[in-house]
Amino acid sequence: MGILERRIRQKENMRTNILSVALQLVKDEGWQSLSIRKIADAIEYSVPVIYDHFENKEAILFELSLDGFRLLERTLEKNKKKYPDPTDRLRAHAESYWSFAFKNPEYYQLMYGLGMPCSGVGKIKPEFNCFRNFIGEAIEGIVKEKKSSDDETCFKIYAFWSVLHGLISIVMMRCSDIDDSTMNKKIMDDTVEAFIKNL
Amino acid sequence: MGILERRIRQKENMRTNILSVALQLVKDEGWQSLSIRKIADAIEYSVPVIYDHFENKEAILFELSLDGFRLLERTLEKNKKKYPDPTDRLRAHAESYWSFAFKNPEYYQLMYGLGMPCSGVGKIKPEFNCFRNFIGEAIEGIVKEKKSSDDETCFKIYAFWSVLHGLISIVMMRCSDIDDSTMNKKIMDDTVEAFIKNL
DNA sequence: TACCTTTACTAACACCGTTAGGTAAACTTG
DNA sequence: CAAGTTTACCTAACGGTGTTAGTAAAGGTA
Repeated sequence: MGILERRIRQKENMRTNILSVALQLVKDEGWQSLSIRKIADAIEYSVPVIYDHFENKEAILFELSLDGFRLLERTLEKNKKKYPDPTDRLRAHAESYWSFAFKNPEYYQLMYGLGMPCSGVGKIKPEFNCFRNFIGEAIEGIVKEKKSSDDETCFKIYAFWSVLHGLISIVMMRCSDIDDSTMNKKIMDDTVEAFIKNL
Repeated sequence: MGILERRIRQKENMRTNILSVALQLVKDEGWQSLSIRKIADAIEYSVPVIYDHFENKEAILFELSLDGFRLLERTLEKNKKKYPDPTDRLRAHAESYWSFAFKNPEYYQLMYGLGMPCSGVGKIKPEFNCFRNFIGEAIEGIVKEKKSSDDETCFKIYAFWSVLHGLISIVMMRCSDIDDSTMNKKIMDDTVEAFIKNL
């Protein structure tokens, strides 16, 4: 009785097809111009078919942002295995975060609400805290012999995350408005080093 | 011959009326739901009238974002006069930046492209660099006896700006996704102090 | 008064997200 | 195999968006 399974598989295929087509459209034309009708066109089905697989456009964006978080998590996981020294690990996490953002700007923008509404605000807690947890683990590893208070560690984690996210956001959204060509990855590397030195 | 002047005055009034009505609509309902038709409704004129005063919707958003930058600049200017000590001044700038963001979230979101496309990218250099220049002046005042290189000073400026912008962005966009109630102004205050100590 | 410029309007175009309703094919059951 | 049911898919519409062409009226000028 493989009939039901084939149907489920077909339904699954349609779903992933919609998502991959949507992502491609976004990569080509940006979030602004993504529309249900364009997705329908690209998958060569009529518009209402999409609503058989997703509740609405927001649900598609939400699913794509989850993909983004998962993709980021995979690289951070690799760092965790590759770098036993917490300082090296923290450097690697920062590097991965930065390069994830600029290799996948569509994902980063969707995940952090740059240039478009965040999707799934409030429903996405574990994924959203993923990066914070990875750098938190590394920072705790670095400062553990310094007997810092939990509060101190906590704000160091947020400070680290924030400086990365802030740099990325400014460069990504307003790069052409900054009259300073040194606003690039070197700024981040230097900032990360200064941060580590003062942990 | 006050006729021409009255007309210019009336045209000016209409323009500012459109802008203030648009800002009010945004404060009430958010950027997402702002539309030309709602503006037309609120000023009690038909839609095309708006296009006599602004090229398109983007131009209205651009003008509003300029208002935002000007409002921020005024508070920073006050700090410059009030605090002769550069360290106090830097603290005050950070405080002003944070409180500007959360007292005027609509402006901040528009200025930095949070949750909606930035308007006027590339046309807004001087205004956009305003905050960087204010904190740059203060930081240079603090580190001047330490004979830091220009590069070092420059990346400290961006690091300071980034950590503020990053914190604000995360709290503003994803506050409900952070499972940590300590993510608040105290984090910023502590981070600012740590930053100043290590300048 | 005749003319011209400005002001404002209605109505349309081409999109958008979303959904109601219908048809024809595919499958299930007797 | 025939009848009934479920599924897949479509067309067409609703109400919304930004934008603009064309037009009528009002105001000022000669």
